[in-house]
Amino acid sequence: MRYLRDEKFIKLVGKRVRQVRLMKNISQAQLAADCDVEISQISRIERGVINTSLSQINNIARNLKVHPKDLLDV
Amino acid sequence: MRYLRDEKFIKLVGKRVRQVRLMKNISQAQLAADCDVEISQISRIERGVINTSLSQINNIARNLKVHPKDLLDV
DNA sequence: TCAAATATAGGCAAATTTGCTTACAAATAA
DNA sequence: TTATTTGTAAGCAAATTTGCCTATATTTGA
Repeated sequence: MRYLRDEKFIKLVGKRVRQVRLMKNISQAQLAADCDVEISQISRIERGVINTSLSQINNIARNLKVHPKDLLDV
Repeated sequence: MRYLRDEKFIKLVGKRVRQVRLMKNISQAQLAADCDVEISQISRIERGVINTSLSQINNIARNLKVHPKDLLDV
C-alpha cells in the first residue's frame, strides 16, 4: 500500500505545536493531561514521527486555547 | 482502546473541503486524481466519516490551491 | 426520458495511529 | 553533585485509516 505521509509537513506542524505550547509555558506532561492523551503521543506529534489526525489537532488546539488552524499556520 | 474522534469537528472540516472544492468548480473525481488518492477517500473525508490525517489535509489543500489552514477554518 | 456524470456505500487487507507501559536520556534546580 | 522535572524511545495490542475494488444511488444535461 502507498500510504500518504508528508514528512516535511508533519514535522512543521509538530514544531508549530511545540512553539505554541512553549509560548503558553506548558509542559508536554501538562498538555497531555489536559488533552487526556498519552505524553508519548504528544512527544510523537511534536517530533513529527506520526501523521496525526484532525481530532488530535483540534483536541490539542482547544487545550492550548488557540484555533485549530493556528496549528497549521506553518 | 479509547480512540479520539471528534465527530463534530471532522464533519465541519469535511464540509469546508467540499465548500472549497465546489468554489473551485472541481469534481471529487478530479480532486482525487490531482491528489492521487481514491475518490472514495475524498467522499469519506467530505462526509466526515473518517478522521483523516495531516498529510491528507495538506495534500488536498495543495491541490485545491489553498493554504492547509484554510481547510481548518471552520 | 435516457444517458452520462457525479457522489455514496461497503468490504477486505495492509499500513498506520493510539493507548498503555516501561525504560532511559537530557535538562533544570537545589 | 544529586534529585527532580521534562522529554525521548520503543514494543505490543487494538482501533482506525487508506488503497483497491465493485456496486449502487443521485444529479445533471441532452
